[in-house]
Amino acid sequence: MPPTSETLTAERILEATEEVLRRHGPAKATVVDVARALGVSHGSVYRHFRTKAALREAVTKRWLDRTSLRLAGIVDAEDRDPRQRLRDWLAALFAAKRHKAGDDPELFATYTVLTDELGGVVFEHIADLTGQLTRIITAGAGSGDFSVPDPAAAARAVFQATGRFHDPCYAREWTAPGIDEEFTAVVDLLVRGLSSPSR
Amino acid sequence: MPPTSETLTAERILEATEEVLRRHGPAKATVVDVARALGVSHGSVYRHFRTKAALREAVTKRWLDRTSLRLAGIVDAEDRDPRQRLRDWLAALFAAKRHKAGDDPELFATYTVLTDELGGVVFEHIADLTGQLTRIITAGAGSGDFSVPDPAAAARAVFQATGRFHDPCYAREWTAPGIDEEFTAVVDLLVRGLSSPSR
DNA sequence: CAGCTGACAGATTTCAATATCTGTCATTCC
DNA sequence: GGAATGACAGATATTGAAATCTGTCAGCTG
Repeated sequence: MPPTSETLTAERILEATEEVLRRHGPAKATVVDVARALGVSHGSVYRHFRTKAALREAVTKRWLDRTSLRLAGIVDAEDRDPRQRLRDWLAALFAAKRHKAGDDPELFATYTVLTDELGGVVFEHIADLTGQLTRIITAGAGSGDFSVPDPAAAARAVFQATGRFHDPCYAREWTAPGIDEEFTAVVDLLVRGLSSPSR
Repeated sequence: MPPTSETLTAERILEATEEVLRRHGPAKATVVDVARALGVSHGSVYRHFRTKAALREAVTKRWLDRTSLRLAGIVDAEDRDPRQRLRDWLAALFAAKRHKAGDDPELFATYTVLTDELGGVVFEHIADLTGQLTRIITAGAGSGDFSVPDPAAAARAVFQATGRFHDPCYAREWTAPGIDEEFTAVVDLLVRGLSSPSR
């Protein structure tokens, strides 16, 4: 909180921004506040981020990327069979989102507001995640575990069909009793669909 | 719009309420406005609906029930095979929601606001719809088209997995290009999952 | 001279005064 | 006497004046 007299970097600004967001919510996350938290004038922040929107975008991207990175590990665990890898990946996605929503609901709500201001960043994040899914499904198609003509299309379908377990608009239902059974039921159905041998 | 001097009934109040909502949106839908539209004093409205919330609830229920009713026809079309009936039903649900959202976006937005104020009414509506789905899936299980141990659980899974195509929180994506292909991909996957013979 | 500052114009947000609404009920009307 | 009214108290929403914020830039500072 004291104006650490290191040089002002984009990274330090992003850290301060996240801290301000955590404390005050999305409405109060003004550029002036961020500058105040860093002990600099707001003009300096504009040297690193052209607009307030760019700053919000960068901090949101950082937040989303942390999730992508966690999941990337599962994609490459090539010792497990693709069916199990798919289940693991989806379960990890659900767990990650649920944690973010549960541990710091304020910050999660904040980012939920930010994400639906910022179409582009979210679009890329989803493309990233469905890309990971595509790799798992392609592996399964190669090994004969899955029978799908178009792994990328299948990946999008799986991602969309599990939206209830990762889309922020359902966050308030993630603590409902029975949600884990619902998750398992949906995933089972999808895995069976992907595995089904007949065309 | 003149104060039709018929007696004041709950039904007439609901009609007027929907009209006011359509014209002014959810914020401006005051009891006073509804009364004004009917040419009566607002005290009279309170004779039929104990609170403003009860009025909003009743008008919302009416709106949701119109959708349920349309779909009920498909459930009982027992001449078609269950797989096709399931596809038809899901397509009809998507079409119905998409129409409501597209034809009168104002009114749809209004009801979207109302529905997430009113948990209970929506819960019942969803129970009604998954009930219809359960009947189709049960029929399919009986005929051997579907292999599911618990049709009701499968119905909930199918309903949740298709949320992207009926949940209002996705309404803005219903006009995106490629949405029909996405719908077909998800439904195909689910139908294959339900049909899969292995355990 | 590269990085920072702070004053500024125009846009946005806050806040308190004002107006409107909700829900009740004693009274009026047919 | 059953249905409707309209005045009322407390809660909620609207409004516009004042405060704050965004984004720029000429000038300071090291």
